[in-house]
Amino acid sequence: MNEPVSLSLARLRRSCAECSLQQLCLPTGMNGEDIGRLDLVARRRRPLAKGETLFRPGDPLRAVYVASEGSFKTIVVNATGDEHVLGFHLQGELFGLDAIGTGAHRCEAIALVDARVCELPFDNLATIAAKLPSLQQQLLRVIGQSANHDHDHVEVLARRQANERIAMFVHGLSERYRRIGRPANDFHLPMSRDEIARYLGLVLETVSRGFSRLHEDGIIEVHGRRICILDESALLAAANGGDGGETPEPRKRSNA
Amino acid sequence: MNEPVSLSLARLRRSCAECSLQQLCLPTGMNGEDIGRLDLVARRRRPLAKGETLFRPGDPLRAVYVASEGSFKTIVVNATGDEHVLGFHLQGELFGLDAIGTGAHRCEAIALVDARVCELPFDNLATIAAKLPSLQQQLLRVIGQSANHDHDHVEVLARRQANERIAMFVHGLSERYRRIGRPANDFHLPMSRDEIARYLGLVLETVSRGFSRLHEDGIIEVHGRRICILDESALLAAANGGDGGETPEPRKRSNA
DNA sequence: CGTCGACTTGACTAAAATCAAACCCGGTGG
DNA sequence: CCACCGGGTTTGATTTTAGTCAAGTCGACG
Repeated sequence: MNEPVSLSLARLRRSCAECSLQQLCLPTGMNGEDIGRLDLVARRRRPLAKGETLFRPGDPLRAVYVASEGSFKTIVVNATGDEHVLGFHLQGELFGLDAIGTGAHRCEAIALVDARVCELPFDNLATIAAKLPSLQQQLLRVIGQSANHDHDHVEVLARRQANERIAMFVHGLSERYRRIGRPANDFHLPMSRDEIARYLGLVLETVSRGFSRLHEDGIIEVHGRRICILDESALLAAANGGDGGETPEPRKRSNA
Repeated sequence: MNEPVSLSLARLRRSCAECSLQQLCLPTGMNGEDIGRLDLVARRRRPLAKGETLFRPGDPLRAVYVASEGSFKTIVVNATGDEHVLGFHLQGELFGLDAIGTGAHRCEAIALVDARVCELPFDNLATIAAKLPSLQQQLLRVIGQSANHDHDHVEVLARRQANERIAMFVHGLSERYRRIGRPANDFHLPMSRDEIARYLGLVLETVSRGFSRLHEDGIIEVHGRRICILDESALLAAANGGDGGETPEPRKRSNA
């Protein structure tokens, strides 16, 4: 608590670099004093085994999380026991914001592989954000970005064909791997076909056929969960309806 | 500026009551001083004609809005000119939060009928929220609720059959009308079949058939955009797959 | 080497989109 | 007053898409 700010700062920078949460931990224009205060946000790492649950619906909002190692899925299970995947969270990505509205989580977060999270206790975060405009700004930005993701997800589910959804999914993952400094054209999927299907609103057979189709078309190489992207622009084209058949006269804006 | 707090307070209470934004303007436990500060959030009303645009993609985040009269839709138009409806915003409901992530709006907001909005300039809001924990709390809560709506929307689009989506939509609207003190079992839809379809990820014919089906089953009365709910519990049942055919063995949770 | 789970592939079916035609209703103008 | 638009809506017939059911195949691991 009484350590000099410089020390905290150095420690924070190191651990945040590992943790990849540049968005929140190392906001631009944050000065030493501010970072010193950020130190008050207790941070500890917790390991989880593959399949282990980090939080479940109804759990009170204690913290938001960053996948510091490994990856996670967030799911909702409806009354009929049917599971839907809301999102996948790769290394360095923030999740757990869903509880902000009600104070309790609405979905369940599960480790896809052996993993590790960095916790940011939310009450500390909120308290400090109140004193620290730049952090408040960052917090709102991060929340907003997560909402943007949801909007994109909605748009995909509402309008895109199965093969487009799959191409978009692969392309999107590729971009995210690039962002965290991993090979963007050769990676391993941390999730099953079934989980991809439940994320894209399809069934697993359709996802499998989609991958096969992309393979046949020479766009990607598939060996189980190992994906190599051979033709990035063709992938992007496929994601926008550019497969085999010609664009079938898109539905125009309503004029109600 | 130098008016006694009590006056501001009275004025605010009156205008907020009209505006129905209880969530943000009249948060529980806000004292007189706090409300006095809230007064600094400039608020003015703006009328819009049916079909008029309030903000469009790329517009900088200036304010968040409450539909103080009439209703709105928010849409995104993709590269092919295809329109998707992200949400409908009835009287008293807050919208425009989509710009928080990037500082610029990503969607377009259009008045469905002649309408009026209450603007809450965002920088003021953020500044004051920083000084006023209870408002910060409310702001986060409202944002979170909007994210929750998106999650629900995603789940509907991913998993529900056309008829279920339509029943859920009608039921959801009914609840929202109840909340704002309007008849919940007899109301007028402010949007066209086409707009409903674009919200639910269907085509207008499918929506029309869905309404007809609910009518045939004696669950609702339909005359164009006028809807009467005859059997609320049957509507809820239809929204959960309880129509004609028996539940076809729901897809269980993945065990990957 | 055999087993199990994840994945792929094929044949068939159900659901919703598409195409196309009528219908209803409020508004306009003869 | 009534005929005639025209948009939004309903309804029908047909096609397309993805889901379902059912075998297989592949690969990891004991």
